[in-house]
Amino acid sequence: MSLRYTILAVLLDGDASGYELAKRFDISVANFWHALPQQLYPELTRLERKGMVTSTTVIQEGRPNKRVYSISQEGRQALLGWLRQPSRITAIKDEFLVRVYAGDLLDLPILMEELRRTRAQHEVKLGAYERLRDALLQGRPEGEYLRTERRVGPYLTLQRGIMFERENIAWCTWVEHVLRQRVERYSLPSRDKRPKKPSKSAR
Amino acid sequence: MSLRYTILAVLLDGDASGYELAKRFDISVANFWHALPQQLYPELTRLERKGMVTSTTVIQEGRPNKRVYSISQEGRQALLGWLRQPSRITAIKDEFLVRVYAGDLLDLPILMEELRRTRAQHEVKLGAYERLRDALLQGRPEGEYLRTERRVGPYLTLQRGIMFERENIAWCTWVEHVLRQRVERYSLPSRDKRPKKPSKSAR
DNA sequence: GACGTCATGTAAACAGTTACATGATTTT
DNA sequence: AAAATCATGTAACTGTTTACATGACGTC
Repeated sequence: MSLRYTILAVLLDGDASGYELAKRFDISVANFWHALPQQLYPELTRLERKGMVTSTTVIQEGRPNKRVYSISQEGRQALLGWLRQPSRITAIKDEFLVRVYAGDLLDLPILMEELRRTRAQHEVKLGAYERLRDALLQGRPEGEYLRTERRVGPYLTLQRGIMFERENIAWCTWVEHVLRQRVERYSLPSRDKRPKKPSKSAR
Repeated sequence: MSLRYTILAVLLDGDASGYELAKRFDISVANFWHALPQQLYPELTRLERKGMVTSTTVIQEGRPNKRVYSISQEGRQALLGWLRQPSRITAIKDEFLVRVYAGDLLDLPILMEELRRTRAQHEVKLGAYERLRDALLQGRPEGEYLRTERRVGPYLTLQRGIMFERENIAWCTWVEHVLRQRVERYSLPSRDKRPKKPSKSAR
């Protein structure tokens, strides 16, 4: 059900066609919601049948015509009604963590390589989110932005995404470190009976 | 498809009936995977048909008999094959963030109350994970545990869950703070007529 | 000539949630 | 007496992903 209201929420930022909405999903809410274009088209049709959005066909030259949707007053009311309801708590759902959980079975080089790959992907995402944040702030300091801007929802949620990606990177780095130390133990079997200094707990 | 392999991964920790597996899901992997008992039963049947697990019926007195599953050699091989494949990157998917995104529409007291409720739920989860970590460590310092323990996957992934819950709590606290400051601005309306710097231009 | 963008969809497969169904035993 | 635990499932519904389908225009 949330897809419906996420669409309405994204339409708050301005009218859009299905195609444009799909792209806007990838910037504004990519960070905590994801939807494929194939999901959006039928959902927009349903929303229009229910009167929550209205559409007009925009005739274009040199490219296909498009159907542009606006949130209606009923749509705003429906969104508000949904906003007032309590949310169910989130949890991570992550294949990669399943792999690390059982990873002691796995050849270490493969796991290490996957850690590097995963970390690199999160670094790319972090970079994208940080550029987005800079675009929102437009050089203003955060404190001022948060005090004066009319809508702060997009910034607040973007910040959650930034935190999440930073934590992913930090965790991958930590796990790489832990595993590297464990390999050293095995590949240099003798020569280290020395009790190492407490070693940092990376947090 | 990942549910299948998550089940196999959890069976690495020891044999279990469907019912026991469901409970074990809520402690060992709750942190990055979730499944209802109704999903487990048919999946276990499928896994047995494919030879990845074997089962024996355990007759009990004073309570219903149960069907206890073990991971088979084929199951281990299948799991290993899956482990070697690259993972797709995770993303948060969170209804509550959708609500905060559009939250500028919402009555502030409702949003604030939801923030408190959400934070409290994450605090409960964090507490549970931290107790679990203590149970794994059994008083040993982390560094020692990570150097000497045979399987570290469960600890490493648990740590990711702890980080996630801490970040959720920190984020809720921050948003509460930001919003409280914004209300103060509105509820003390006069006393600031000073023309602010140019402020926002076009997006 | 190949690839990417613009634009909208349908169909099938897969995954997850909610509701229904049963029934004995144990704990509060 | 009510609620929770033990134990296993089926059925219906909802949501998500993958594959298929079309076709013009612009860029490398």
